[in-house]
Amino acid sequence: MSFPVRFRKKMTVTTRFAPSPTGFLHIGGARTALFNWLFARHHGGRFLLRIEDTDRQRSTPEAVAAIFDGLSWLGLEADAEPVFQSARAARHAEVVADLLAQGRAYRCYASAEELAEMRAAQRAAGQPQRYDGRWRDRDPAEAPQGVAPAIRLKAPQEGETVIEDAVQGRVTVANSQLDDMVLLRSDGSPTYMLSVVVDDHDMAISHVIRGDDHLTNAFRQTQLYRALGWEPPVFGHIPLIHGPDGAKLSKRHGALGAEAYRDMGFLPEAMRNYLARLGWAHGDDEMFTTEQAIQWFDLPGVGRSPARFDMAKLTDLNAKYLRQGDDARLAGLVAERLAGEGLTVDDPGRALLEAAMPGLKTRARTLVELADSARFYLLPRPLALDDKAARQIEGEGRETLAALLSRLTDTPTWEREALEALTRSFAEEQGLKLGKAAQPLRAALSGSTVSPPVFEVLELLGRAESLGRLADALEPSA
RNA sequence: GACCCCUUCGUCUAGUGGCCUAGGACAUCACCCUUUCACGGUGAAGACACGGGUUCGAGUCCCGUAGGGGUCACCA
Repeated sequence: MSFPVRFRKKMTVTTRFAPSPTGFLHIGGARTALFNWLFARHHGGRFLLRIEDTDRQRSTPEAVAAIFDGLSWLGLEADAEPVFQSARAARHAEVVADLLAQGRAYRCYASAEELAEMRAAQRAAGQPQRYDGRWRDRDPAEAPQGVAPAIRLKAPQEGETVIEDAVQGRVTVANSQLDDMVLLRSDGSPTYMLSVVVDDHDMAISHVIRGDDHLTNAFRQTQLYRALGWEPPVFGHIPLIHGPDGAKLSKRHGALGAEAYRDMGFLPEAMRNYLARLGWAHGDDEMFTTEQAIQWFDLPGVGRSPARFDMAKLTDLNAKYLRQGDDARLAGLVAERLAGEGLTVDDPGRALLEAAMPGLKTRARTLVELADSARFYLLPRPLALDDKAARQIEGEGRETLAALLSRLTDTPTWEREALEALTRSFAEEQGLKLGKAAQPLRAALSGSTVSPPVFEVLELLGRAESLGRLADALEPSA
């Protein structure tokens, strides 16, 4: 399972995304996955997935499913079946047995209470809290009876550990700052520190790109790699994403699952573009295709400072993607949403949506807004008018509308330019500004004072439906 | 507290010693376009955290200060 260093170095770039399935795929994780995916694609390498489910208590199948869903929505497919870390416990233990045999690890019989006392004493003395190595050189013969030991790494105590981080640069820490970490718990289960190292090695991961909350872990992991005689991967610790207030992302602002963004009406390509620009830049380019991102993405372009998640910018980007989106696809997505709220869209309805899309998509920033603004096209008569719209059809507006209705009824051509010309000349002879005629029309047709251009609406709705809606609006009871 | 990292407009960022009287994007404001709302167009306001160095010259290099973040488990 392990490869000699000289061979591994020649192997292609391999990255991985390794979430622990304790919740949804949050936005920070999504960006980490994106960066790993882009990096692998850029270098013609492989992108793998590993589920770190060694915490049996907190890991759930639902979370695993949510993570897979989120990744596939974002289009970040892995190049191989995901690895489940929990299935590899035997291999992890085997590695530790070797370490033990070589004297690079040792058994520690200290109890949890004992360690807690030790830390309390250190804290009281104002000393840094770390394992004091009490079993490091102790004679195993002194081991207490009937106590299962944890296995700790015999880490170097002098010198320093250096990481040449592809994002952070060279980072150095004195070995005296690090203690002897636990590799195997007293129940024989592997710790995270051990598992990542063994799995990354066995999966031939060449580049570990992850949040910089793991930077300090990288020192310990490097020590483990050395003890094992393995070459560490290249690390790239990317800065975390913060909420709008500069604090760690919390549930209140951005730490929602990918599916929450989907529900809010964001397009996956907009999400990908936005996430890519968070902490990474290619000059002044703001909007780019995934192909361009793959071509341009590399670690030197990643910044070192944390970025804040900005809904407004995401929303704006999404609006731009909506505007250039394919009409048939958008019509489909809108139909899906409308169906979700009980408004079934038949084939003619779908065609109407698609035809109306150019006029609708420029007025929406999310699919939610798009669906909201499209709904009136499909609603059955009589339409309910909102308050502002109803006011357009009172008094003067009502008279104007009635007069206009008879003109419309008589017109031979039902086509937007002709309808506009008709309405313009009508307004002119009545001595009205065009808006005075257009607004009541819009209100009756759409039930609102805001809509795509009225003459476009008139044309798309068709003669019968339009005339019907106008008549409905003039009903005294309405 | 210890260790590590970070610091350019409100936000995301460009910037790798002279091209910077610091550029773009989002947000904000104004105007134009206009049948509503948008789109679009034009313009405005808005930043190199602070203090010392190094250098002919510093946003760019070094040191310090301040602020922010991360990590300090037999969690991952």
